[in-house]
Amino acid sequence: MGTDAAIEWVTERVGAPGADLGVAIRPGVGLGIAVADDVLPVGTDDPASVVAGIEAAVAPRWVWFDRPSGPDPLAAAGVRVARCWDVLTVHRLLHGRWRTSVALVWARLHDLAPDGLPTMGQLGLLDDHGDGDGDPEQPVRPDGYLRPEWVAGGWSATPERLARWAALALDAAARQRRLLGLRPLPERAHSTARSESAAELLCAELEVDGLPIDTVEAERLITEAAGPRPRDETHADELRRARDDEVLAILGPGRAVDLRNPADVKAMLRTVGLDLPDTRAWRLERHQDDHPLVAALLRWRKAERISTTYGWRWLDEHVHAGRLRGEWSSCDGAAGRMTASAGLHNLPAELRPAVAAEAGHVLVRADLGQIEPRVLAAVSGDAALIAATADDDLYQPVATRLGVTRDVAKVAVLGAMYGSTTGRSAHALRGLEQAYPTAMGVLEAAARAGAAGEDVYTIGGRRVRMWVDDRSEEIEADASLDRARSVAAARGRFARNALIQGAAAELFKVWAVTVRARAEPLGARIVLCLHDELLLHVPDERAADAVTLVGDALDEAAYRWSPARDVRFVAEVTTVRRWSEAK
DNA sequence: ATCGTAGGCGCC
DNA sequence: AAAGGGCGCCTACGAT
Repeated sequence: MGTDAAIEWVTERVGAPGADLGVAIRPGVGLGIAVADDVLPVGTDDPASVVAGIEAAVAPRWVWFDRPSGPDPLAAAGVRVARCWDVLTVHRLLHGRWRTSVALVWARLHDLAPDGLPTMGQLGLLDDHGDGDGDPEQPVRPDGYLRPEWVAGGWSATPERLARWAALALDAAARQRRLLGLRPLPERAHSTARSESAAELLCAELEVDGLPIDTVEAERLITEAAGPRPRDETHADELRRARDDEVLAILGPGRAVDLRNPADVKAMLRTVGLDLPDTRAWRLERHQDDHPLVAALLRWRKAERISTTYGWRWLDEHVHAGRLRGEWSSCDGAAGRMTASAGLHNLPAELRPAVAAEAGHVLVRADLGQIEPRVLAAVSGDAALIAATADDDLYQPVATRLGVTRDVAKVAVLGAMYGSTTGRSAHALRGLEQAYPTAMGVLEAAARAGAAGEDVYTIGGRRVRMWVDDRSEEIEADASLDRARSVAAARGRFARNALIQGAAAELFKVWAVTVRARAEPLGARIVLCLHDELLLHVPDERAADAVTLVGDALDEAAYRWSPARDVRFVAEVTTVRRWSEAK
């Protein structure tokens, strides 16, 4: 079966763009395609080109179980499909938590007990071979579970298996659609499933493309912060000791303190008259003037952070040919924010000048302004807070309404969303409850549910699980009422925040995937997603177009996502050569 | 030896 | 201003 024949086969069966098309891909083997009750195995060395052809012809919604680990074959081949349905991603939306598997998802969709999941057995010899298991060429066992040998990789052994696997993904997606229509999920959960799936496409591309890095500048900055590149292990030890000695010298000779051991550091601080509950930086900062040791320790920590986490090893491991690459996930296991490894989400400010556009390109940086309070206005529908979003600076009208300064208003609003209970914001919180009862009521209700151990749902329908694990049950059963209260309070804060953080993540992803789609014709690529910030790598001559596009995409995303029509979202968009130039 | 946890800190 | 929610990643340490 050649590429053209496969395209024709699909075109005959797929009518409208966006219609479901099951697919399973294995480079070197081929791909399997599934439409309703029909499957097509395609043996080919180059499955990506078949996908590209079908995409151009009918633009289906590609349905698959998950994204393979490692470089995504489509993204690596430069095939940018528009739509997909990622079964594992939708599962995470429906059930919360991150850890899952194709076998588990299948079992749950078929009402099979998760703890009855069959295992491969050692070397696959013990299980999965008896006659009771049925035909080994069929992916589903007579008892309804997926065949472990298939789950472990057998699904991609032949084009025929790929085709059967694609049919299963199609079936799983149909079952998920039914679940998405059930209470307590909102109607918009269907569209959340689609945007969250599209975010997986973006993640695959972010992994393959990487973030452009000026390696020379990166080396200069690392040298500045952590010293020269060590020649060998011995040299590295010397440099380490030299760093330590700058702090230890202040203590005087003969004092052996392990600066990497917090208990040791605590004891060291006690000898100079500082008895602190812990040695965290924000606590130490208050005592900078009490003893020169404190300032030296803080300086040491900063240098140590760069050299251990973002130093030479980090550079060698994650930056290749001018690109920083890490693994991307479209959602975490909590409220659903994107995650990234390799320092992509926590690169220290000092190193950000190294993030630079390549020759002939610029970076377009777009930052959502005050996203969380605006999202709170949207999800609660609080008319007064919605009115405040009309202002470029939302905190200003809030401050006026409460009769407090802008700073106090900001702390109070953030405190309400994070569950802060003490300090100056506590008083202003009363004012917020008076002025914005609907918004505060929504947060309060979430906190109560969370404290009681009940799951909550984001506006987009993501289930946020409250962790009621063995340990917290143990603590609750414990006689210590204080501990039980503090666990409940922590759950309350988590739920309160997850409602906002999760909703903001949903809006952000709708924005990001909209930009992804619209930016393609410009030759522009998203190279970084950072919770409320997008970084695009854009050919020089399309910079102005990209700036316009990003703003328009936010309006489009807000329209599609926002449950309240009048909430205003704003983005600051700048064109720069280096990431650090913005702001 | 290998694993999970805690303290710590980078970013949002 | 206070020290809250999330993540990844480092080290040391205690359990297995």
